[in-house]
Amino acid sequence: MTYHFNDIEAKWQEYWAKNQTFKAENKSDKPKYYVLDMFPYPSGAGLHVGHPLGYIASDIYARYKRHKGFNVLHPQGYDSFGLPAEQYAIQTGQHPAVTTETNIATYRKQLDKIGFSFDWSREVRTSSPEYYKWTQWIFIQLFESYYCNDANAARPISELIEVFAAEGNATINAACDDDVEIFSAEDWNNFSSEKQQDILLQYRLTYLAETEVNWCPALGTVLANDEIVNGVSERGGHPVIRKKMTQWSMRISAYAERLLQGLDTIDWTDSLKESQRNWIGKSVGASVSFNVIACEAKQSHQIEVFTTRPDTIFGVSFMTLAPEHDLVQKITTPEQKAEVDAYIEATAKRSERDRMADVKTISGVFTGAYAEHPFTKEPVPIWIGDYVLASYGTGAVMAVPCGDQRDYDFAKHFNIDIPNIFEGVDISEEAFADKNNTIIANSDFLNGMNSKKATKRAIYELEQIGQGQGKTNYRLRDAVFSRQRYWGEPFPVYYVNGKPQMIAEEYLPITLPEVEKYLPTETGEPPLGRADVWAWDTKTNTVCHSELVSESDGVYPLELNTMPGWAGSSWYFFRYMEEQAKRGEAFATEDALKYWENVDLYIGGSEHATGHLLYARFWTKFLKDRGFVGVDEPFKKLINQGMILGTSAIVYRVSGENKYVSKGLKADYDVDELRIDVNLVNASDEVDVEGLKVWQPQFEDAEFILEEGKYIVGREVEKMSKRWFNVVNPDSICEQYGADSLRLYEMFLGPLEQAKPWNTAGITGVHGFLKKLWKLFYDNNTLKVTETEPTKDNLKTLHKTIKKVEEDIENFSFNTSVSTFMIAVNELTAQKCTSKTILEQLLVLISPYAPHIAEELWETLGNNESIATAPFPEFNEKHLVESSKEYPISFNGKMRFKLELPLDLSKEAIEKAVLEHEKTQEQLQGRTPKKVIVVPGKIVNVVG
RNA sequence: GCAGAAGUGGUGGAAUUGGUAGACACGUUGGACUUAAAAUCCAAUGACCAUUUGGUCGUGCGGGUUCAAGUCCCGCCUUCUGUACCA
Repeated sequence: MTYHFNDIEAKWQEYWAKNQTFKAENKSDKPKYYVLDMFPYPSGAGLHVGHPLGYIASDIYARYKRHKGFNVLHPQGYDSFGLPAEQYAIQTGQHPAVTTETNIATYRKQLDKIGFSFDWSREVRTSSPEYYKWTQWIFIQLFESYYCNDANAARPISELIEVFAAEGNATINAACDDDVEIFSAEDWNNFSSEKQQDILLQYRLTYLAETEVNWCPALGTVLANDEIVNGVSERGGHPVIRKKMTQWSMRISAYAERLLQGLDTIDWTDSLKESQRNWIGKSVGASVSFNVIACEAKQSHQIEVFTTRPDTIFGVSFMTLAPEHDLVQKITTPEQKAEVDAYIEATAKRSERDRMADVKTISGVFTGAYAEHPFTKEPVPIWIGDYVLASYGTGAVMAVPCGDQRDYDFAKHFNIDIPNIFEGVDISEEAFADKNNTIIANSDFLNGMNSKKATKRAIYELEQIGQGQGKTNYRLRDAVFSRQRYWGEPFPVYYVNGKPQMIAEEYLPITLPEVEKYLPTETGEPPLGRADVWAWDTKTNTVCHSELVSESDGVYPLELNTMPGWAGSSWYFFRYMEEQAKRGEAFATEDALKYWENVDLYIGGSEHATGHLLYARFWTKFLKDRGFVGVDEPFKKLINQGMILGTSAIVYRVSGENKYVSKGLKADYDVDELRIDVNLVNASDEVDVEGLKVWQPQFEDAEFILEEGKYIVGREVEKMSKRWFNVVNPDSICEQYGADSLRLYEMFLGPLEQAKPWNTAGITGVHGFLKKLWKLFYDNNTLKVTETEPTKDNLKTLHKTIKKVEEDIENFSFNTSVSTFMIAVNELTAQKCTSKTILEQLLVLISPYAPHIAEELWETLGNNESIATAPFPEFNEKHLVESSKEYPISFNGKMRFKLELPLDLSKEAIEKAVLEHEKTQEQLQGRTPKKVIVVPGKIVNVVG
């Protein structure tokens, strides 16, 4: 029997599918363990060898946990709404559902070939109506909730309405918009229904609001920041402007503090937690209001600012507003109006990213207005400048040039005063921002204090005069939840008099309507504006023809936006907990949620640090608040896998000629570098020239200048991508070497978290290992395993391996266990081990990594049940006990020779044995050692 | 600028608490088997010198602690990743 991996792998993949070997049970006596991979988007390009890296790691862990006696949930599914399918639909007219279906089929086929132990009975797809019904349901729950700061949790909006009706909103401590007006119970009860709805919208956890977005008029859509380059759209180069649009938003900012605190309770990498902390961006300081000095007939205004340095308030010499600030129009003097308007127009043309990237250019305009310093009552000039961002804090700053470099630069540029309020500090060259070594001066009641004390006192004094208070600010902004796209979840929302209404739960899901084109309408509405059947009939509670919209008939327009990509991925991990049969009842039943709790191990890329991973935590906390789930955090432990990079192959074309020179000869020519398909190059960097000639027409008639009869390519490590022709496909690897080889090799490449280049050449090493493993069992065609008693050496090798592999898996150090297996097989081969006891246990150790070969040989040994749940071998220390040790003997720290000594020897006896040894005398050459360090069981070091 | 991670042979990488640096592979070289190739097996393989036994240098760079440093401390350099006028 030879190792026919293709047959073996196909056989076991079929067996697992047929016997549902990896189906998780929702009722079990075993402890539970939930292993999850980050949700894949099924792209048309399919998988390359980089994608399965994390899946292999999580699969090894899941299989290991089954051997350890756990009931393991290891599901997989598809984040199947998304842009690429829609872009493709726009170009070809094909329905995104069709291309998505095809892509999923390809994806599944590729995944199946690698032998993952997924429980496919629990698959989910975000784009299927039975799934997005519950995404819509969660959206409604968010709409029906507000965030109570006293309870520090989300509460039903009905509770808020009760309070409004009984005592107004003055006593309410809730997360809400900044501009909520104060009203009494009487006011509330007299408000019109529309007015009440508007007010509630200012408290709801998902709300409609005017938001600044990047609008591209030519494309008729909102663009994300990364779709804009140098102020124009990435596609087509059309101008982009900043525009206010009414959009659904998620009040994630209400959860800022809990999202921050929760990080301390979860086992994630420091870098990831740090990313989230930065993103949340907590800063503690004060809010201060400055009165604008009323000039002429103008009414009085106040400017609210946030500052982390209230201790420097006497250093204020001007104020700066963001150009978009509401007050700008109101306070600008007639003389300055033209200049201010021109400046605002110029900044509106630049995207926020552009403004942020360009830090060096200082620009701004004086508004002509002045504010009054709260303590000195001195006039403070008010400027506008684009270094102040409208989206952070209040969009206005009190500028303290002596203590902040940006304010300093601005003041220098426009010749504004820079008063010094720090004792003994020179500010002639730059601002002094060191908070910890500051003594405040020239500051009235703050003189002589350090920063901490002065901050406290300043806040106290501001409170006394009613012009400020201590405040904590977060950088985290509410998340825009509307997309002007077709291929996403429709909102379960219709509009009566422009006010959003939720569709009742029993009529969900609201399914995506058909459209004849996937583009925005001529009037700039999102693609759903093209749907003929897209209105809500409140009498029949059905979606009906859009032409029927009529208030008197109770037929209303439906929302035209769809939800963003992160909607479906923010709760999918809960859906997997529920078995297919019960998924109609709820997003997951209470029993299922109670049993599985949350994800024990989550593996995926770090690119989701501030997107998916933050939103999923937000929704989980919300669902917990409202009693729908029992856990506060979705992912207990998270590991980021590193990227697998491609090794591009480069050929050298002689400039201006159709002639290519081999790498070793390129120095003699003036050459251009061109990348060619890596699949045309062998392990020794030699090109298959004939293959190259048919690959692309430009090579067909080309002349190749060889070295020693070969064309050698150059190599470059870069991202695996179609445009570099360096993509390696897992299917071809499986065909050539088998899935077990692929799995082992991906792990063998290096530490999981680290980025590393792929080089197919090295796979022969692990493939050879599998063949050697096979040969431990088979001698040509005869099974050579016997019932013989294991030898001492056999047991030593086995138990050493058990110990190491178990430690490695627990530490996610999968690369080192592959080496350990190689060592074990090499040793057992050398020992001519045929003992069934030993080899059987070895198979269980290897089976998480190379499950197909393990199953096959396990069956060969007479087992009728799958190896998947065979107990993991028990490590026994006694097999590793040694009686002697080969001591390294060093002289002044350098190892010179080795000496075998019994382990029970005393320190003195070891020292004596070493010093008596002839080689020691040789080393010392007559000198007397000053000192001899003996570490029993480890090392001897002779000093002198 | 800030934050995080990492720098070890020709290559991927080991060295878990300071204790034999380079495990395990790839590649390369030589050999066995073969008409030949593939496959397989054996040997060598950090650099330099001597080539017999050995010696010197070596974990990004410069210092330090220690009997002993890839590992700990101080100061730099480089690369990657994230983030960026956050008041």
